[in-house]
Amino acid sequence: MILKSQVEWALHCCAILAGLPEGRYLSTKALAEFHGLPKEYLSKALQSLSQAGLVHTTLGPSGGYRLARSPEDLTFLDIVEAVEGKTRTFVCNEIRANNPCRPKDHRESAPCAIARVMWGADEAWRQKLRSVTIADLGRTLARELPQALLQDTIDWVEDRAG
Amino acid sequence: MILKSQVEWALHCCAILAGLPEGRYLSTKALAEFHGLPKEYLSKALQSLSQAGLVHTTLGPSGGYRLARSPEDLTFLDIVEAVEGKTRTFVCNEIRANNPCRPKDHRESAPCAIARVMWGADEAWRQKLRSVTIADLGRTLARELPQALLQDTIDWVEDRAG
DNA sequence: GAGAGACTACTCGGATACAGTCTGTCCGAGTAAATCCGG
DNA sequence: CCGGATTTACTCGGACAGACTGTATCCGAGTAGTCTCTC
Repeated sequence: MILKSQVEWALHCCAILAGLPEGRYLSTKALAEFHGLPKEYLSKALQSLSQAGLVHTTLGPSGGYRLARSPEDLTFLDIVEAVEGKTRTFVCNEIRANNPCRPKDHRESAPCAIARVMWGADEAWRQKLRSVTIADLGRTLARELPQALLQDTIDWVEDRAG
Repeated sequence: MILKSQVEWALHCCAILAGLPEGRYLSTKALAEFHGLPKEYLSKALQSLSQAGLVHTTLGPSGGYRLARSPEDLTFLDIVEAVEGKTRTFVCNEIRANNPCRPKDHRESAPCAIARVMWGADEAWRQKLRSVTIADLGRTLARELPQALLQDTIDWVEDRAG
C-alpha cells in the first residue's frame, strides 16, 4: 500500500504554485521541466487537482495553472485526496457475515469492530494531513533553504509565468 | 491506495485464534470455512503471519496455527505490517533534486519537507494501530456480540481445533 | 500386543494465470493570445 | 494604422500500451500423527 507518485508530484507543484505572483499562471510544461517529470503524465495529476477545485486553469498561450485558494487554506489532505481519492484505506467486506454459527435473522448493531479500529487509524492519518497547509510548507522551506536558491527559483518561475 | 483484503483476513483470523484453547491449533481449512474464504489464498496471508513470527504452526494432521504470543502483546500494527510490509506509505523520489536553479554542489541538509509531513502522518496511522491489541478487540467483541453467538463460535472452533 | 511401515491430513513453497491499477505516451478537440494580412 | 482572419501555444479528455501488483488456483515436497499389518 503505497501512495502513487502523482501525490508527490501534486504536492511539489502546489508548493511552486504557491510562490507564483498573484493572478499569473504557470504551464504544465514549466512544472514538468522544473521537476524533471514527463509532461503528459504530470498533466493527469494537475487535472485531478483541477477537478477537485484546488487549482484554477486558463487555456491558450500563457495559460496554465494557479492555486484556486489561499495557501493558508490549502491542506495536504486536500491535495492527497484530490489525487488519491477520498475512499478509506481499509474496506470492510463483512466477512463476519459468513460465520456459520450466526443465525440467519441476525442483524448487525454496529460496524465490524475490526473495521472501526482500522478506520480510526485512517482518520488519524487524515487528521495529520489536514493539520498542515501549503502555507506552512512554504514557511518551512523559506526557513531551511539557502536564500540564493530560493530567490533563483522564484525568478525562474516568474520568468515562465504567463 | 487501499490495503489488501489479506489484511482484513489476517485480522479476523487472529481474532479467532485468540479464542483458541491453550496449546491447540486451528487449520487453514477451518479458518477458510469459517470466514467463507478461498483456503489456498488465505494460506498466503497466514504464511505472512508465520514468517513475521506472530503465529506458530505445526505440520501434519491436527496441525494448523495458533498465536505465538499473548493477545495482550499482539497489536493491529503487527498484523498489518506482517501482511502489508513495513515500508512507509509515502516514498520520496527526491524530485527536488531536479530543480534547475540548484547549484551542482548543493548538499541536502534535511529530508524533503514534503516527505517529512507525509511520514509524520504515516507515523500517526501506525501509532494508532500500535495502540490496539487483539486482546482489546476480544473484549470489544465479548461486550457487543450476543452471548449465544459468542459461545457457539467458541464451540465451533474448539470442535475443529487439533 | 508391539513395532515397523504405509497412509493421511496438514503446512509450506513455487509456478502459473488473470484482472486491475499505475505509469507513461500519443493524439484530437477546444480555447485564447499573438501574429499576419488586407483595406 | 486598424480590424478581421490565421497561426500558435496551451489545456483537456480519451485511447492505448506496458509493467507491476493483488487475487486466486494448482501442485509437489516435507512433516507428523494415525492406521494397518506382521511377528
